[in-house]
Amino acid sequence: MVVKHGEWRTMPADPRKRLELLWGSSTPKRPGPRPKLTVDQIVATAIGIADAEGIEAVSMQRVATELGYTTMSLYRYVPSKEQLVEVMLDRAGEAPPPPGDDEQSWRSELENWVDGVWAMYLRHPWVLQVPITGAPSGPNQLAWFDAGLRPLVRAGLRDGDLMATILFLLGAVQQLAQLSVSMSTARTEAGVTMAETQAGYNAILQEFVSAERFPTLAKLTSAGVFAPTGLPDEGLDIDLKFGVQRVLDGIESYVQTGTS
Amino acid sequence: MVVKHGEWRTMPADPRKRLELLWGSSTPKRPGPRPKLTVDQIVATAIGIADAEGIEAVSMQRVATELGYTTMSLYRYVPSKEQLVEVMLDRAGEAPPPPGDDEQSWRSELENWVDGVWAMYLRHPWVLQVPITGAPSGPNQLAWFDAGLRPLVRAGLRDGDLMATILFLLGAVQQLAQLSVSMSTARTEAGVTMAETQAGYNAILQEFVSAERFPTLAKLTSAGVFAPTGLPDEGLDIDLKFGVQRVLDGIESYVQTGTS
DNA sequence: AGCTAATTGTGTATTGCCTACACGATTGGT
DNA sequence: ACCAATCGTGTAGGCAATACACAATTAGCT
Repeated sequence: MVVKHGEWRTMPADPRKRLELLWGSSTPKRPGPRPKLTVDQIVATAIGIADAEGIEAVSMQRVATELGYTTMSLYRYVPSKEQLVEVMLDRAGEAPPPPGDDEQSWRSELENWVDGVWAMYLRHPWVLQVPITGAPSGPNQLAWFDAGLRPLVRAGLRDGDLMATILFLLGAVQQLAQLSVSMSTARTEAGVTMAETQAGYNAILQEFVSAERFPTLAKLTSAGVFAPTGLPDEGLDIDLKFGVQRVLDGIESYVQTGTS
Repeated sequence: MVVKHGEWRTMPADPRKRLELLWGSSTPKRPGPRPKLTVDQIVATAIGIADAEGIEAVSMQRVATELGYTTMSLYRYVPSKEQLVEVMLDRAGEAPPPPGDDEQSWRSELENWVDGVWAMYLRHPWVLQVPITGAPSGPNQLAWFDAGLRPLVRAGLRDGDLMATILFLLGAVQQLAQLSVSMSTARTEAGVTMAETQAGYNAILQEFVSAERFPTLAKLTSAGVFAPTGLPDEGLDIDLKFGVQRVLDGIESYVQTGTS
């Protein structure tokens, strides 16, 4: 249906099939040899490779070889690499921790949720490198969503504001995690220490950030905000926590006053 | 220096070269034929393709053909595709609107900044699909940074909190824009209207979201939060505005009370 | 003016990737 | 026992990034 430059493109995947793949469907008995592989095996192997060597190391050949089969055999289970990745994304999200008791405040429950999401992205950094294809529809994705919505409901947010808030929070976490991971891997690949990286970045800023062109940034640079801190980690999680606290404060006052 | 599975990988790019490419450096007179192309031409062409057909349509061949040159000729100007994309990212960020007068409040200045970032991402959706490689170091990226920091300084935030806040906000904007764009393009590719997409998503949720597994989500679904609204646009920008307001409120109270 | 050496655009070739297609082997249902 | 669907595989096509060598070009020095 979709034509690009006169050439045929693969049809957009049948949404029904996509969901079957994501949620796993019971296949009725059919003739033919029994499958020796499973989608789960393939996905697990692919995730293993991605965890260890990054998403760019995941190719159909590589996954198949790792499993001891031919490249094409995978296509009996997965219609395309794109859809394999889609399933990988959901599976990598594991399951969020169980709801837990209602004893803790909604604030700390949400803080834990954020920490959980953050930790998950650090466990599977490649997840952040995969371009988003649409609204989340896998079971684990939805589970995380659900887990995040719960404390917000307890906080007293209205139905219409729930999605906005959770998407906003999730977005901030994802982007900060992505930045953190990318800086970390860039550092590792260059074989440089944290202090050196920061020093290098600081030097860049010193060189190019003139006070006329970037007044505020220049002030910060000379104030030493980007100077090497000596901390072992880059501490973007601290930045995240700060932002989350502001949001939580904002929600609290919003619920109390009811003002937009 | 970096070996993967016994094979050589390309050396991490010399940071000096990367910056020269990003900031543009004056080349001293050298022997040899005069270059007929410029980096700017190449980048502009590549951005044009990306704007029109998405980042996946940008290949060295494609860019070269568009310019009327051979594929390999581009490598005289750009060391690798990766670095070409890096420059594209910065150039696509254009320049943020000038600081403007100090008459408006820091809140509305920051709101405008958010709107500006949002609009930029909708103009160049492919920017969000490119995996981040490190901390921003291009001139336009830094300019946006600077523009966002200014109102925060006026708000009274401490130096150490400035970066955290702007990164947090930027992250949320980026991720929401990415989601918005991806839903929009997915819809276009499928040739479906907005209402149909939403109806489809609603149906998915109806089918798979059981109250036992996703209690909160199920409640929202049956409350009709995901039901087709009939709005022409998906309205994620409204969700964004809500989140931004909460953050601004949070910042305000933080500055006033000084509590963490 | 002539020589040298660097630089440009190009052609060729390598490697790796995704995936369409056809073929023989396998197996459930009738 | 047969039929037809399904499995794993081999082959092959198309595209992408990029290393390398070669001829043409040109600035600066003699």
